[in-house]
Amino acid sequence: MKLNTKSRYAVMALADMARFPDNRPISLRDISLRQSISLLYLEQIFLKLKKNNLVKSIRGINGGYILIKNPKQIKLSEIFSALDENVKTIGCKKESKRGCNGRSSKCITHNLWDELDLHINSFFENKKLDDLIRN
Amino acid sequence: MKLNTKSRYAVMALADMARFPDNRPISLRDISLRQSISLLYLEQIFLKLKKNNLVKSIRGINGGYILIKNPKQIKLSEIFSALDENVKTIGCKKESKRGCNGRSSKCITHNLWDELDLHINSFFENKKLDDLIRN
DNA sequence: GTAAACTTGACTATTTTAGTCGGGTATATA
DNA sequence: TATATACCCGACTAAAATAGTCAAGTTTAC
Repeated sequence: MKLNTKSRYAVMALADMARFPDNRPISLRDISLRQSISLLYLEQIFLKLKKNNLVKSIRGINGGYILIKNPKQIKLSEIFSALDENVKTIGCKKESKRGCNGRSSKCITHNLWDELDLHINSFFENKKLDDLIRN
Repeated sequence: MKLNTKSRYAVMALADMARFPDNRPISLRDISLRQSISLLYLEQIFLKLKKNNLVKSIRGINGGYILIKNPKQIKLSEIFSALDENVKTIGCKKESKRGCNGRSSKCITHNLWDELDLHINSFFENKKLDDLIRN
């Protein structure tokens, strides 16, 4: 079980931004240098963050990205869903309306994974970006 | 984020066994048929479960596997560790004693992932095999 | 006008996953 | 004692996911 790097880097990059309360644009180049994340990869990540209204962009020289919301209000769950990270740990191999694993009924572990999902999602629902930067 | 099939099938197979309180050996063939899991794959899984003392085996005709402990005592965390499933969601890319990501200090998200680990592990520590079969 | 910085889709090497395969060994029962 | 059933075990592999890179832009401050 693990989260992919896109999600982890997204959190890392946004936390980096959150440390600067003035809302001047922050360039990906700076984030890249500070956090040791590939610039090209960050670009990919920020496109998604932008599409999902977590950041806005300023083009041109001295441009960069700005957090749209206050870090106190940004849930980690929002970040993950922006990156299509399925925080669903996984249900069953072939889950349909009828059942699991090609069967006609729910498998014996079905409820377990549902319960785990709730457990993990509530963690990410309650954790805000701001929580990461006060250490 | 997801658990691999080996772990999921292991839980499924052991839960299947736990439904039969008499301790007669249960063949992988039966589990395979009941749970729609490949027999060859189950063999791989059960070798690990055996090495880690979760089940014992009876060879020969009418043989099979028997749960060593009472399902009320078998934590899901034991099952995962038997399969070397790293329930560690992931720390940092390159984590060393000195820091993360090739840096000399811990990264900004380091504590977050540690905390998440604790959260998930406590879920699996508290969940017993027996909990799955009373629905 | 030009350099810094965002925009976008396509591409790719590597790793992981989810198994299969082949060739065993042990033992209950006929 | 033959044999079928079931466990044992390492090696292999196709397919998918991951973790990026690349190329070719566009926008705007200075």
